Amino acid sequence: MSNDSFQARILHWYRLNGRDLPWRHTRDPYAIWLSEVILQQTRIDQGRDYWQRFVHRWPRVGDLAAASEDEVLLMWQGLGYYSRARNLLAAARQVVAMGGFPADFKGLKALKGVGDYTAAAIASIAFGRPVATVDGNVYRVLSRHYGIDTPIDTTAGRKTFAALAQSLLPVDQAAAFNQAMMDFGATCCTPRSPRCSQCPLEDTCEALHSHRVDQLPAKLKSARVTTRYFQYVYLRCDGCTAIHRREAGDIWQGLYEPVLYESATATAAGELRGMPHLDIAPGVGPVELCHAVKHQLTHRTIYADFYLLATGSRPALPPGYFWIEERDRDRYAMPRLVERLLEALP
DNA sequence: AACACGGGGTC
DNA sequence: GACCCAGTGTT
Repeated sequence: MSNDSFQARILHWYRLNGRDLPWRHTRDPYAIWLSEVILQQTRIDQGRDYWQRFVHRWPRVGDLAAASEDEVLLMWQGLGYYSRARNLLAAARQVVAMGGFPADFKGLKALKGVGDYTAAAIASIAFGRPVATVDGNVYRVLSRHYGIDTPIDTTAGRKTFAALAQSLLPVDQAAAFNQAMMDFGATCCTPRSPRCSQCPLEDTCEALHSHRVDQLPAKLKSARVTTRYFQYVYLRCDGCTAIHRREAGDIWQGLYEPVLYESATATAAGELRGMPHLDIAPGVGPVELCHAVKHQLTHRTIYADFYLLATGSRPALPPGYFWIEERDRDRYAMPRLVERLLEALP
């Protein structure tokens, strides 16, 4: 049995194995906040370049606050969970209105898109406040090391692990400890195939001793996947095409896409529904099926058919749609699915 | 408490 | 195919 405390061993491990990440070279709360929001439910490898582009394009919070929502969404394109981008802009404007970043947990949590985790991360890393972060890594490390099988997706679980993390936090090394826990969970105490044989906490790990490593952390419910059927019609008329901005209350709010028809059931390839709404004159041109894809999201499967309709004159558009030059398509943030479909365009 | 919200990596 | 990722907001 080691004589060193859990905290001492985690911190020691971190000094030797901590990751060198670009946002760790600054104490600027703006840069740190940006990294934390980008990394919500997002792997570092996926988010790193986005962070670089954001700080380069908008070096200070005031620069971001002056941007438009379309600009921010365009920069966010491809990252997913687009409410983060909209809340990011709203929070930047909150910060400017307040005259700077709040320096404590409570003030930070009042910012749009900043919840318990992100508020604790910024408070500790940028301001040295003694607040423990609890993310997916922390749940995993603590549930295993202390052999706690309370499901993490329950109120009781969240409360238990938050209290435990807080009780372990060395108040004068909050930033290092929080980041150590996350790095340790991400690279040693991994979800599958953890590196237990090289683990500095092996001798005190409850889960290892009771052979429950692969059962922890416990979770109650698995996400259920539902299916949707999309049919996109890409209009082409004299170098222009028609798109619209997706509204609130559904996936991809604020992003743009071509004319969309959705069906509740599967459609046979080439069986385009919804054309009557487009009010196309007979014989204006052949509708060509360009592409059909299955787009898999975490809790959604989308089957999408992509049609090209070239016309000599502009048909009337459904409400909300407008014409743009085809060459200006990349000025509009679009879902990955749509980007993929557009690549199949002749 | 339950659900919605993306996209990509890994085994 | 299942699970997970530096989670948050709404109902």
